[in-house]
Formats: sequence, C-alpha cells, structure tokens
Amino acid sequence: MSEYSHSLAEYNPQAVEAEAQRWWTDHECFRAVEDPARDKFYCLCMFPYPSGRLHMGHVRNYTIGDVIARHQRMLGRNVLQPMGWDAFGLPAENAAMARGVAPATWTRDNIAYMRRQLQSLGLGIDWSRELATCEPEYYRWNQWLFLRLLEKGLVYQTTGTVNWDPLDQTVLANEQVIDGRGWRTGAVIEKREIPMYYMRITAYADELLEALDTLADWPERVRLMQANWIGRSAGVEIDFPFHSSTREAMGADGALKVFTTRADTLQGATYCAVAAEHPLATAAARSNLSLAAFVDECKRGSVMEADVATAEKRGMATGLHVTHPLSGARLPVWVANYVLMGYGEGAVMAVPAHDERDFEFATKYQLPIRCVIGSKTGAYADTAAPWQAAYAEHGITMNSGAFDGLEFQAAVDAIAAALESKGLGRKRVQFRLRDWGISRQRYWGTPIPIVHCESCGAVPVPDEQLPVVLPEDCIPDGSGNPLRNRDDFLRCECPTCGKPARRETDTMDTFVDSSWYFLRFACADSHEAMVDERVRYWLPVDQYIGGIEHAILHLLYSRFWTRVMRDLGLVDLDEPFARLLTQGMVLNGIYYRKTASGRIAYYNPTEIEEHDDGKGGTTAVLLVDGQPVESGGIGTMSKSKNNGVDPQTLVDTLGADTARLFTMFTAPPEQTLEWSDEGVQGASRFLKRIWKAVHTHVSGGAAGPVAPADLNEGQKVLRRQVHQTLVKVSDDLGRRHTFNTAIAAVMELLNAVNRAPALAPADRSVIQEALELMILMLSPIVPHICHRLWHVLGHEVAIIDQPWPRPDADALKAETREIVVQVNGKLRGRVTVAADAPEAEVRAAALADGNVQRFVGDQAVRKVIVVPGKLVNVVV
RNA sequence: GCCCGGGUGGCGGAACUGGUAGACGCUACGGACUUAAAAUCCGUUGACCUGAAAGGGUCGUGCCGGUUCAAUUCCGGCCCCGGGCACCA
Repeated sequence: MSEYSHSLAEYNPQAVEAEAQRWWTDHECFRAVEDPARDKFYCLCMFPYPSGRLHMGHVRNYTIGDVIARHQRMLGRNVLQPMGWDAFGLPAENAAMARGVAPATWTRDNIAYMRRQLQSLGLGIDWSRELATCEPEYYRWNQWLFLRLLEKGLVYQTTGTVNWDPLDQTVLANEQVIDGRGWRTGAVIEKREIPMYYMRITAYADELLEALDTLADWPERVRLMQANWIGRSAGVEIDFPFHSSTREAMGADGALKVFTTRADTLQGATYCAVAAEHPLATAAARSNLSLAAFVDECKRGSVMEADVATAEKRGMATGLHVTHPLSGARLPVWVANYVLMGYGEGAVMAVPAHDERDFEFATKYQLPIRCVIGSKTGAYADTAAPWQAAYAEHGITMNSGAFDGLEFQAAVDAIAAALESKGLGRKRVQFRLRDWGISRQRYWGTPIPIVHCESCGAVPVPDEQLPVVLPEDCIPDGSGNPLRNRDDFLRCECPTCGKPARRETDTMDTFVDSSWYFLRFACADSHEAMVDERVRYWLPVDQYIGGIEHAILHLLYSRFWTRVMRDLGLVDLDEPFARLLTQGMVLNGIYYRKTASGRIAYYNPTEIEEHDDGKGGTTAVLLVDGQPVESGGIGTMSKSKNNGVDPQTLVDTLGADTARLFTMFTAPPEQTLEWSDEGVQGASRFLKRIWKAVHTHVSGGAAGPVAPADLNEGQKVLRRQVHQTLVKVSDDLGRRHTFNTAIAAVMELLNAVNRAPALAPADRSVIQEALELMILMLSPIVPHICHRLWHVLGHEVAIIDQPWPRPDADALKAETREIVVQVNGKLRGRVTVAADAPEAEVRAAALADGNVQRFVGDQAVRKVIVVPGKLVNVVV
C-alpha cells in the first residue's frame, strides 16, 4: 500500500507539482540519448524570442508539444524535446534604447527568467541541449555557411530598397514605419537603395514547390499558402520593340520586355506600363521634369506590397512608344505605380478589357479599351458596352485576326509560336518568389563575415578567423548601427593583401538563425562542425508545432536552408519537418477609454468587471473607479492593446496543470483560443473532482482485479465506456491532435464513474480500472497530478515510465445497438436491435416503430435507406 | 488589393468519411448542505408553438440560391472577422 493512499488532504497543486518536477529532474527523465535500436520521436516547438516573460501563446505552444511528446514516450518512442532561444532581434535594441541596458544583458536576463518559467510548467525538455542564437558558438555556423554559399554563388550582392529615417539617419524595419513616418521621429520616411547580400532561394523554387506534395502531414492550408507564395506561373515573355521615335530619343535600338500569363489577350494590348524604377522610366525622366518628379514620388512610397496594392492607381505617360509585336501598332509607355519592379520584368503589357488593374487605370487616364476575349456562350463585347468592368475570365479569342475563335491554351500556344518565329517572344516560367535579402543595418544580429579592402574590395573572412564576434557592450541609441562607431570591431587586416581594412557592419536577418536550429539540437555540443552524424538519427523533426503566423517565411526558409546543407553534403535530408501543427493565436477582451486629448488608453481585462445591463447585455466597468469603459471586442493578446494575461500568476495560484488543462480543453489547437477566467476555474474544478474521486475510492480499501465473466449489466456498460474512451483518447492524442475532445471524453467518463454504484467488490474493481486508465490517459496533459494519483492508486513505479494502455477488445463488445429512424430525413424514432442484426431485420424494426408509423400514416413508402449500424430513413 | 483560414445556443466549443445538431465545459436560474458565505453536491438551461402532465410539433449551424432520401458538412454567389504579404518574430 502506498504512503499516499490514506491522505484525503485537499489538492495542493504547488506541493504536487514541486514533488513531480523534482522526481523527473532527479531521475533525468527527459535526457535524450541516441539509441539506434529504438524508434525515435523528435518533437519540437518553435523556439521563443526571449522577450522578457512567457505569454499565453507560449504556454499553449509548449503544452501542445509536451502532450504529444509525453504521449509518444508512453507509446515507447525514444523522445527528444529540446528548447532554445531565438535571441537576436529588434526588441532587444528597443529595450536598450528605452532602458540604457546592453541588448546582450537584457537578452540573457530574459532567458534566465523565462527558462525558470518554462520549467515551472513541467515540460519534458532535455535542457542539456539548450542553445541561444546570440552565442558565438551558434552564430559562427551562420557565418561559416554564408561563406560556403558565397563560394557556390548562392549568396550574391546587389542593391535593395530600405526605409530611411532622415532625422535619425537610420534604416527602419517595416514595423517601425507608421503611416509613412518614422515611429520615433515622426519624420516622413524615404526609400534608399543600398547594397545588400541575397540568398538565391529562387534557385530552389521548383523543388520547394514540388516537394510540397510529399508533405502529406502538413496542414493543407500551409502547403497552399507556400505554393501561392512561390507562385509558379507559365507564361510568355514578349518583346515590344522601341518605336522609331523612341529609338531616336533613346539613341539606341531595343525592346521593352514584358512577362504575361495572358498571351491570349495580346491583341487587346493598348499600352505598356513600367515600374518607377524601370530603366525606361529613368531614361525618359532625364528629359522630362514633371515625369522625373512623378518617378521620384513613386519611389518615395511604401515598399510594402499591401500598400502598393491598395494605393490609388496613378501614372504618367513617358512620351516613349513601343510597337506591338504582331500588329505593329504604336503603343504608349506609361509609368504606373501598380507595376512592381520586383516581379517579372518590372513592365507589363496592359490589356484593359481583360485585366482589372489595367481597366481601372485605362478608365482613369482615358486609354483605349479593346476587347479580344468573348465568353464561351457569346461575344462579351456586345453586352459589356458601355464598359463597367474587365472580363478577366478565360474565354474565346475574337478581334484577333488569324487567332480568332481559340480557347485559352490554344490561343496562348498559337500566339507564342507566332512571336517565337519573329524572335519577339518565348514561353517561360516565372516565379513570384524573390531572392532572400539577408542584410540588416542593425547591431543585434550575426555579423556578416566580410571585410572591405580598398584594393581587394569585399573579401570573405577566412574560416580560421571565425567566428567574427559581435561586441556585446554596445547600447544602440536609435541613430544607426552602433557598430559603425566601434573602431575595435571595424579595424582589421585585409585577409588577402594584409592592408588595413574595414569590417562589414551589417548583420544577418534573424530568419537565418531560425532556419537550422532544429538541426543543431541533435548535436548542440559539437565544437568541430556545424552538425554531426547524430542529425541522421534524430532528423527529420517528427512533429513541429508553432504559430500559423510562420506558415510561409520561417518554414520556407528552413526548407530552403535544409536543402542547401544537403547539397553541401552536411545532412542527408530534403524536408526538415515531417508533421506540422500550426496553433491558433490566444485572444482576450479589449477595453479602452478615449482620453480628453483624444488618445486611447487600454485597460487590462484583469482590471475590468462585466455587469449585466438588464437588457441582455453587459457593461464593462473599471474596478478602481467603477466607471464604464468601452469594449473593443476581442483580439490577439498584445502589449499595444494591454490585454495580455500573465501565465505566471495562474501557475502560482492554481498550478501548471490547471494552466495546461485550460489551454488544451478550451479550443482545438489549430483554432484561436479565447481567454476566460471562468474557463480556468472550470479546469481547476475538474482536477479537484478527479483528485477527490481517486481518494474517495482508495479510502474504501484495496480493489481486486476485474473478473469480466462476473460483471452485471451496469458494470459491463461502465467498463465498455472505459475502453471506448481509451479508444477515442488514443486516436485524439495520436492522430487527430484534438486534445479538447480527448479531455471531454475523460470528463464524461468521470461523470459516469461518480454516478456508478461503488459498494460491491466487482463495482470497486471496475472503478479501480476506470480510474487507473483515466489517470494514464490524462498524464500527458496534466502530468503532475497524475504522477501523484498514480501512486495513490497503489502503484510503486512512477507513471512517467508506464506504457500507453491498450483497450480490451472483449470489453468493447456490445450486444445491442440503438438505430435512429427518420421519415423523410426527420428524426421520428429510435429502435434497439441486436448488434449483428441483418439489414432486413433493422428495416422491419424501424417500420414497426409507433411514432414512425404515425408519420408514415397511409402514405406509400417509396424507399427505405439503411445505413448499417446507424440509421434508417423512410422516404414516403 | 492579393493569398489562406474562420463564422454553430447567453459564452468556449462537439458532431472525424453527407447520416441523431448542440457532447464536454462555462454562465445563469432553482434546490440541498451551512448561523451565514465560500466551497461542494443535485436539477434545469437553443428559440417558438401545443399539452393538466407525460409528451408532441415547428424552426434553427453568417446571408441568398443549388445538389441529395438526407447538408454545419458538397457546389455557386455574397457579408463579416482573423492570419500573411518578403526588415516584428
């Protein structure tokens, strides 16, 4: 008999959790050791940015991972669940500015605090593999791989556009630009072209796209988003030769190259449009002051695609002309703000009749609209006048001379062939994906390992000089990169000629850090190499868990980086993440007041009380003054809306198990989760109920093993529910990852156990089995309380080392089944039949039901549909 | 603007492959226990109609339309909310 069995004390989460955590630590339960004889399971959650304190999103993320990891462990897998820190980034520099503390100090303090917080959640993490990306031991390999990519031509330098704050004389992130102005200075932001390093992710575009089909265990929506992001489109590249007048003006021959996926509409092109950055725009602006001013203005606008796409369409004629490659017609060239320099050729042929954007532009500037596609049911042109909108669907060519009457693909093929024979066009594949610009004009990141020499130019730092260590005592003040003022960092010798030279001060995008950390966890202590042979054992990650907001960039960069390392012979792996779960965000209510000055003051929901307003709704009141506040609905927990909930308070009061249970029960993992104080209470109450159920049962003395043959009907029914619940929970945890329904099923079972008679020895045996299985099923979710209750139920061996139970096939067998009977699709009755009753018998029983007969009446039965084991539908 | 999701009682959600809409939890209300409160336990809780009651019926899954014996689920069109849009991570 266990030492705990007679303790009917109140459930005290702090004591229970401390005890369980101590046991796991003392026994090194989560230390992952390579063992080729065992199946491994690598369970990884996206590592956190050490922002200061854990937020509820972290709790949700890491609880999901821990539940899956613990379940897999019980299934017998050799589980690895590591943790690290995405430690470089902008917030550390902001904190430095706000508090005058070095980013390194701030970051490391945050890591220490957040590590303790994670440990208090009882996560089964192998802390011996912990890493932080701001450690030279880690980022030296960013530098090393950068140099390998440079050698292979997969890193190159070209100019890129950045946001420039003219007052602070610094580059701003998109996030730091608010309504076109710098967040600190309020100055109107300019665009600047500066040299930057790029990674040639486009070289892998085809493979990254095609391999999406192999990711069967990724959410469909993520694969779709990635496919659309890569954006492969087959089309035709068309040359519009310069018109004679333009040749004179330009002093050169040539053609305007455009890319189009709608070559079938070529005969409807009435003008061409180029981006403000296009060479033709630059050339035309040289002799045209107002055009130069317009081009300048366009270049000043936002770099963000959302802004460009929603901006009012504006343009100006360049005065230059090109000739239509087939008809020879003279077409004007316009500069338009809706043409992106970064896609295709930075120039488009405009077909206003068949493209929404061209249509809007042509209507505004009174450019001709020429219809060349008719709908399949008739000529569109007849019904569309006067023009209301573009007809952008595929259709049949018309007004296109020799190309009339063709369907989309035939028209594209014929026109492409005609262009090709004239040397004015060719079929081509275009990707939307752009190369990855990794240069950041910021301090707190991986230094780019390049030295600038007056004689030799940009020279790679030799491997033996790695890492290029970032000085850690800088405190950014918002005016540019502080590395530029650090002589001890800047000054160096040129590795090629030995003359004095200057170090590159740009650092790498933090997405570089997160593109391979999952590989490093396999061998975090490797000093000689970036990765070693242990990667072969642990990778791929069997289950990756993180926020849906990373669906594109982080996951795509990681897939790219893994392939780069594969092609360098460093790993034997195409895809890093076998199975992906994208968790939803955590939301909470938003409350605010408008102050006299018109500013909005947000109040944390913990300072608010909702009162009934007597009209079926509620009024929100601020606790300190009792006065009403505005309710702003619900939104993601954020600092700016002041609606975050500190999980630490919850852990300190109701315990980690309650926090874990609440986040797992309240919503399925992929959906958004709404915070609710009452819901948290409900989770806590359930733990108390199960605590009490176990102790009450045990206080009745020892229960013998179940003897299936001796059970009465009620005991059989309860036992069947026990094993049905086990079947469901196994599936919910293992395949579906719907932890909410798994918990609901266990709750139902506890309700059934609490209702069941508990006097006879056979009753107590069935209840003992039910409670044991419930504790085993709950142990991945609320491991601390289960650690204790397992002992209370009389077991010496800790539950962490128990295997996942198997349902008893005999217990699952039922002799009868309830069948639903519908008449014309509406529920009219239920009949109970033998579980193995043949269809004819089920059908007869259904038709014999009193209520069914009432609804059938004297109407003729037209059809009877029998769904085996489920329902009968009588159609009259 | 483009790409991807989501919308079900008073609330969070369940219904897994087209087959009983509302499991489970919360809230609210009623009751038990208590000097009292908290806690705990028991019961009721989609709307409407009907019945003394037991019960029975109609409607109902954002809106409009379609397919089907049967639609929260599939198809077409719309509305609203959330995520991403390349320098937040």
